Amino acid sequence: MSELTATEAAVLGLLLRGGEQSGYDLSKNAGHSVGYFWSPVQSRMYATLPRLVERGLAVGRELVESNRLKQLYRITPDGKRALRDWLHEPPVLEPERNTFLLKIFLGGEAGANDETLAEHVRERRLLAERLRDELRAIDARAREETPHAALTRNYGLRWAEMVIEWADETERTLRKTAPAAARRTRGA
Amino acid sequence: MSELTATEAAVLGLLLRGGEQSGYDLSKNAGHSVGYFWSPVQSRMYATLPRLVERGLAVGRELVESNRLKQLYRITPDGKRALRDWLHEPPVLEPERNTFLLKIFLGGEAGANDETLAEHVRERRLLAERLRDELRAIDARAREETPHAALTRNYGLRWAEMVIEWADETERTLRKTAPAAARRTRGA
DNA sequence: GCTGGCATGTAACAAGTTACATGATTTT
DNA sequence: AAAATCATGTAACTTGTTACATGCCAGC
Repeated sequence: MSELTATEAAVLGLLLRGGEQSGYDLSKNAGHSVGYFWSPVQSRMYATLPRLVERGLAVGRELVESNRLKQLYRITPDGKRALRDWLHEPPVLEPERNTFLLKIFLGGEAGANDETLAEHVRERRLLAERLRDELRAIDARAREETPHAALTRNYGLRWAEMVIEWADETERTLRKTAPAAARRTRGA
Repeated sequence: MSELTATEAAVLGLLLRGGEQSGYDLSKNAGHSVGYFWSPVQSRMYATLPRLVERGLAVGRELVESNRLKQLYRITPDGKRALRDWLHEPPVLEPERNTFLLKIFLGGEAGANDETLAEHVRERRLLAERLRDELRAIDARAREETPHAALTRNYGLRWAEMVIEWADETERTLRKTAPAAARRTRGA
């Protein structure tokens, strides 16, 4: 009956993990868990929570904390059921959407500067490295909740490693064709 | 001045490659090139093309072909310039968005059936295999336009391979914890 | 006294999705 | 004769993004 959108599922998932939380908390903490796969922006969060309450998937309660009004939300049994049902439905295939690769792909025919594209690749490599290190650090702490978090973390690690390798190869290829002068930008 | 959205860039990229084309053609052919990274749905295509014309990035012309009115579009020098400029800007980091991984991640705490999750993983493995084979086939034909297409294809290949490996490991882990009975569903 | 963080939202807009409307032509 | 494909769009709706408005409190 009550089909969830991915955003709603992500919010329910956050509620499931953290217990009673405010929209502000949820937005702030999303990054460390569900946020690796789906993080609604703050305004969407505030729009989603009351709708979950309307449908009985969450309950809210007001709290006055140091003279500030706070709305705290908690998932209901119905919410848990709806989330579980959603998990069991086969995931819909999202259309590919990757502006970064689009830029590389079109670079040749559009006559882009390969040196600039190589810089883009380098930037992405950096991001992948950062993610890899972050995930490794979490792995090291390793107080495991459920095996599932480790499974997706493993996905992230493999992804990061593959991006790094690809980036190295790609950067080399792009710089080979680009004029040598620009190489100095990279500086030692 | 005329900043492009990723959708506009994708459409311009398609025009760049195929020469003069109709909205219908563009939608249909997107899959084989730019579509790996960005494919606007048909309705968006029809909305985007006139706007590109308004801004002088493309020109349209009417053609009557077998009693049917057809709008043909072509990229202009301004369009090429705008696209090239867009390629040179550092790509914006898209927020992660992966419902599939979200489902696996939440599976543990939401009390999902691991056997069902394993099926999801299996499905994704299949998709990755299909992509891998498709890209390998293109590689084999290998009448290379620019090196750039090969670079992004290489990304796709590495990605597919990593997903396959991850899926194998993940499926095994999930089935290990799941009750043996369900294994029969996979049936030989 | 000012900055930054806490806290909740609204408004305006851009982008994407799905379904529908329309009608011709080509293929089976 | 029916089904598929060509061809162009509109309408309604959902998401997501960015910017803004408001005001309190804690620490420097």
